[in-house]
Amino acid sequence: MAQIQGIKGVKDVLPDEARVWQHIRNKAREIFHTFGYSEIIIPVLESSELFLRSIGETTDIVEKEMYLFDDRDGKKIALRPEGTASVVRSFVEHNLSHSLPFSKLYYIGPMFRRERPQAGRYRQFYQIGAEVFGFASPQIDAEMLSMLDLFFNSLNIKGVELQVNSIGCPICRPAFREALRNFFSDKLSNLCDNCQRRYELNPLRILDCKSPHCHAIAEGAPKTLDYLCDDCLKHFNTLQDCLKLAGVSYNINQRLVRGLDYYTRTTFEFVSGSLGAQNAVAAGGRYDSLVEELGGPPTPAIGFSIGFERLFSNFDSSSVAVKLINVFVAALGDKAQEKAFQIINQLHKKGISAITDYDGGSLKSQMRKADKFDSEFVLIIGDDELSKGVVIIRNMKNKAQEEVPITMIVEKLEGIFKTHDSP
RNA sequence: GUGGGCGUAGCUCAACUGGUUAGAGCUCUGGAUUGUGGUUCCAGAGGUUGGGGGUUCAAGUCCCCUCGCUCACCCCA
Repeated sequence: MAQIQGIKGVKDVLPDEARVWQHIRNKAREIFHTFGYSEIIIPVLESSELFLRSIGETTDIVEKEMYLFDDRDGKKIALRPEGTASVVRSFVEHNLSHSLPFSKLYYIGPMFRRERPQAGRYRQFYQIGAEVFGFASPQIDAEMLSMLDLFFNSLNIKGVELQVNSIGCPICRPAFREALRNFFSDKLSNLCDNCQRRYELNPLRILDCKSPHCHAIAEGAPKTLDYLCDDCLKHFNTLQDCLKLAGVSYNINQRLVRGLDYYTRTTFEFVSGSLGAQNAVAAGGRYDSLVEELGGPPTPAIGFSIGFERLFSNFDSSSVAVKLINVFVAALGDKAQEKAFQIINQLHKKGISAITDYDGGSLKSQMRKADKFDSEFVLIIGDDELSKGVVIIRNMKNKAQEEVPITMIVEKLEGIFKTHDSP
């Protein structure tokens, strides 16, 4: 009972699964690079103030979900709950706007929020995110959505639907907010407790309440798109035109209001039907004033993040090939094991994956282990072979085996794998 | 933070209304030619039934506490 366990909401990703994670990450990198994105590696630790100022002081994330602690010198530190704030901070801190006309950045890494775990939600979870700084045009919005669409298609992810909306800008949103307040003012007592609170704090959020009751009441509520100012409306219409040009299918969801304070205009989510309550695989939006709010020059920006675990659970892992071990060396006896040690050492230097069983054991058991590791070839070295100066090389797929002089074996394998690898 | 469901072997599960030494499949280890794998056959290992307390002649089964997992709410990826 003195067993030490992992922390609640924090998962180990075991090798079989990690291999699939790697595959997905590689695919993301590959596709993002074709769109001109560069990776940015941002810290897991940030000063907690960064998140207060970006995400918003009254959001749940900063109010009750952040992992906070005092550093030894008393500074307030947080484990990052999301990536955008860090990327913006880095963009501003290093004056990236001066070195490039615009920036396309992506990141991959763990985020931390102390919520109660449930399906698709963890306290340490991974996000693949991207941000673009410097473009105000809705074309970049569409390009970004098209990139996500391509990414999901390339992973053969099925059943995700793109929902888009516009929540306006600081010019037109106040009017919409007021319209909502007016609409709900005489229905307040019929709303759930949460929505009554939202009425004061952020009436937009009443729109995406999950209570069927509130949902029904909100049916006749003012629509965000009816309240957009001319510029925001034009932005949204052009976005749709571009999505059509790019062949990206989407639905408008006027109830899609994002929770983070910094969003403006375009918001979007890729939702999956097979994820349970936490159904957003990816989400994001435009945030045209955040860079300036964090001390940078006025810079339009847009970004998204993908919930890695949610993406993973929509992914068919069986399509990822298992990586084989090239060579397993089965050695019988001390002298043979010494030889085995030397051989795999030489193979490693040639880039050929090779392992041996340092515990020895019967040939049968070593063969079984070779099989467990999906080894392509097995080298067998015993007393007979040592006295003849040869090793047996066995092809595990077709069972063909032959004797090769021990001095030639590395060269021989090198030849085999060289021709293997070339197309 | 709130509420529901569930904890039996490494994994997936069984054990009628409480009733003897808690079972099975898969996995694992060994054997079936003294040095040849994945199939098959045989054998073996593996559990203080999450932990603690209580009721009872008797608890995996009932009650309480606790820990953990899980789903949902809040919120969000």
